[in-house]
Amino acid sequence: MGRGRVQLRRIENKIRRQVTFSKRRTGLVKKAQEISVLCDADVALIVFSPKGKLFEYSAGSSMERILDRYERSLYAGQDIPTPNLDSQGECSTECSKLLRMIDVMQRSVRHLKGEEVDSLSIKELHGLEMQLDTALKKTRSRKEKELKELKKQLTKKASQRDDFEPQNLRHDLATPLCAPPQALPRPLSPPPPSSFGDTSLRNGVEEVAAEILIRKTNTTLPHWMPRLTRE
Amino acid sequence: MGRGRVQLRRIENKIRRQVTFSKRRTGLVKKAQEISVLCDADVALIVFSPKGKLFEYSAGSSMERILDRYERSLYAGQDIPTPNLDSQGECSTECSKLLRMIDVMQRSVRHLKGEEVDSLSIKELHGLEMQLDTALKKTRSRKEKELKELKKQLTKKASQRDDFEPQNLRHDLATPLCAPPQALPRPLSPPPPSSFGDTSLRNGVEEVAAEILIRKTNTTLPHWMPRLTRE
DNA sequence: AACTATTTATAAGA
DNA sequence: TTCTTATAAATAGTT
Repeated sequence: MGRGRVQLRRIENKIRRQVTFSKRRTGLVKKAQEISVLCDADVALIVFSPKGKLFEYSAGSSMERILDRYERSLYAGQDIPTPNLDSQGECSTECSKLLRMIDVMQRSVRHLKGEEVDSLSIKELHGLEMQLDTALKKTRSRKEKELKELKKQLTKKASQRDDFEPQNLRHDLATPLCAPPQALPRPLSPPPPSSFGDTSLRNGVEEVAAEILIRKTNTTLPHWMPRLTRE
Repeated sequence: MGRGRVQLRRIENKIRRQVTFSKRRTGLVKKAQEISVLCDADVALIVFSPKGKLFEYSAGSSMERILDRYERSLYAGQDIPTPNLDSQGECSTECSKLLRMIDVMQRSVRHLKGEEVDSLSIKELHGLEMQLDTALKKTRSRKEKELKELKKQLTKKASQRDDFEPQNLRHDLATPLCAPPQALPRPLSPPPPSSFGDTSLRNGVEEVAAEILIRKTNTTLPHWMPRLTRE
């Protein structure tokens, strides 16, 4: 877009490079703003000039928000970058990163729990609403499925009890029911210690299932949720 | 750069918006790469589509490095608190703890997003359901409130506009909201170099106000601020 | 910083 | 999504 065809390689002439940088930086920012406005996107642009000078631009949301969201996107996924814990110098750096990561994730969790929603914009609130709605649907769907399964098992066991000895039944049934005392999702790694409740088997299938569901559930922050004290 | 003059405002047609987003995103990345190569600059570009999908691009250095550098640049001249993780033995222990914590939190986040629910027991599913339901209610409630606020502002601004000059309105409205954090300030409306009047003032009040609200950012602690645990 | 000759990006259509 | 094409927009070299 100029009088000569552009060679895609570093401009050696210092002056020309500086001028081109200035012009193109302006153009880049304009493009960023345009896509943000036209397409309703959030854009963050960070540029360091060859001399090391910082230029930043953000559109749609503040830079801070976008970077925050970016980190969340990365961390919400699967992989935790495995820190190199060998060298001591890097260790504290790694720790800082991890702390930052935890911080970001905690904010995500709080929002997903409907906490601190006051700090969210309408746009974000809408996104969160969608997210929660989806999660709720999935969870309910899964629960339904589990309940159906449970009913089936109970019916089966009940008929067995009529025909055979009831003793073993108690154990078989209790196990899946009396899941961990914790309310919320629990990291799977250590299989939850199953405690035996006093659920009576004399109850009908429906009643048992109902009791399970009705039993008081703790909806506050699970005890295993890490809390970091801050200063 | 197309068959029609571009109107710098949100494309309402969903399909067209998506197509434009895709095309312009490609263009933006190309421009970013070009300035990086031609001018030897480091560039980081983060874009969230209206649907929330993340696109990232970096040139010159890795995204991580550029963001790190960005954070350090912001801090230039100030003291960055260093984690008190001096003692060598404790450091890697500390890191391990943090890693476990992150692991746990990741599971929480996934469950709160309705993922991996198959690994949950009925009881856990129920707890999760309650949790999500609560969060959803809170979020919706908050959104309602925000929307009500928005309406109020709209009405107010509308009457103001009727009473006073529209010119001032736009300025009054625009000033507090855009103000990109630092460099590269750009007026929201495209600077009309032509001598003709700008018809973009025909934008409805709603549009303007909505933009304000969407861009409104609340100031919180910078996400990159290291937070240290204390024991 | 302004000015243009050109190249480049892209909106609309297929 | 990808291609084509008419046109708008960006910009390299110049002043």
